[in-house]
Amino acid sequence: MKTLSERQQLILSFIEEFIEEHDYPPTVRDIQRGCGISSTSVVSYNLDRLKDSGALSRDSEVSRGLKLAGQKGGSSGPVSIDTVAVPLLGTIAAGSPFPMPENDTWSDLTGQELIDLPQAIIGTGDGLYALKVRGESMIDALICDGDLVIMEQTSTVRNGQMAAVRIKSDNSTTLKHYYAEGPRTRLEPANPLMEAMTFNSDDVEVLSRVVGVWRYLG
Amino acid sequence: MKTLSERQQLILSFIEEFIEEHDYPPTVRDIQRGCGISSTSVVSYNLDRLKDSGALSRDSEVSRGLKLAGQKGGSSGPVSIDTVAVPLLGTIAAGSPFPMPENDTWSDLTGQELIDLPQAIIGTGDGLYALKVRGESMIDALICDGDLVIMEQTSTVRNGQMAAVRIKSDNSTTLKHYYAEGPRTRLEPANPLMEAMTFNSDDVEVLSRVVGVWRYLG
DNA sequence: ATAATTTCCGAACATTAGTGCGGATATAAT
DNA sequence: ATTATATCCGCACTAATGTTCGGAAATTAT
Repeated sequence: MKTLSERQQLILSFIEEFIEEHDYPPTVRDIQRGCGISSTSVVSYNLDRLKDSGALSRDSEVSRGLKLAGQKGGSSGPVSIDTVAVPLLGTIAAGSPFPMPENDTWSDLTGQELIDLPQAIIGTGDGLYALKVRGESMIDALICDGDLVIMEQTSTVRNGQMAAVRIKSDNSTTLKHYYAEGPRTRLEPANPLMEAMTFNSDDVEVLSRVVGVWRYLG
Repeated sequence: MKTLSERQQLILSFIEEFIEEHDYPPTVRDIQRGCGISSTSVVSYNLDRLKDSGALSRDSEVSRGLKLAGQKGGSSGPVSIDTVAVPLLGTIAAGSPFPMPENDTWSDLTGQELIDLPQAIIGTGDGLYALKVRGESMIDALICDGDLVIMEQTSTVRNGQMAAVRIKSDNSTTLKHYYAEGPRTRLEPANPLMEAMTFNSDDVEVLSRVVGVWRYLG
């Protein structure tokens, strides 16, 4: 592909900024003024070149009939993609009961705080919710104060996946890697330096699967 | 506020669909045809009413000078918001030299793998890049194999922030919370169970700031 | 019913805006 | 140098597009 001339790059970036500001594309003459070009025909000429190079598409004889190639919401550099919103249900702290989405909770999500996550890494977002971690009680799971844990409500996880599990006899809840091994179930901390523990499978209840952890240190 | 007439609602939804399809707003005559209205003046009239009601804004004497009020996002269900793309520069493993963005690297990001992150939690994304963690060498920083570390290239961090720091005398690089204390600099692991260490400030070089950590266990 | 207000109509009008064309300049290839 | 190619320039032309205006029709208020 041919490289874009300096003027063409200037035009391109001007179009981006213009759309950013007005929400509709510029006219040929807008571009002319904005880029200090002497003639509208030069703008038209370069728009055609940009079209040839695939940088934008152009509807003939249509005012402002421009569409940036990488468009779908906004500018170029920082790409804009779809994300899904996940409700932030609450916080987990040591000892506190593990928050779970309830039937009514799901239908009553209006006004809930929502966390946006990229669809590409999260999927559809069905059944997902988020919890904010309070305190250092989950260091063993390599999760610290302030982390955001993304969970999927499910009672079945595959071996090796991390899940929120409740030990019935203890009435405690932790995040561990889950390994069902027949009558016994092994729970393994994410930290490989820590030791695993095994329980009677009856004694272990899977509450949710851990889909991801987001730690923001901005 | 007055309720919108049937025709005004029709016009409004037509504008939405038109933008969805073309990425630029319709002309008065586009609306006229699309909504089966006999005169352009009627369209103009109702656009003014819609403007009065705040449903849209209108730039006078500008073709396609329309902007929907609720615009900046689009559809309903899964909310769509802006995200920024961050280049995935490489991996970090124990002992391996710490990957850093180089001058040429930044300009040559075409074709680089990009990670999308929500703008709301990341900011503009300027100077950000991502590294994939290999191995368990960063357990002390509560970071494990497979984690994605989001970094900002900077040589100055505030006390308490987490950074990639190089110990010159060791020629080693680690992720630690950074505390400059005059001639000495204290480096504190994220894991509060681990002990901090102090060095001569001359011996410590800040390479990048850790902005976030993303762990995906899908 | 009557008046007031809103909405609609059709047609003309005035800008706005995309396109075409001859020729001038620059840039690259031979 | 000389030819080819790509850009640029200014201007004119035409199509696209927003606006205006008198009056009709519909709706609402009194």
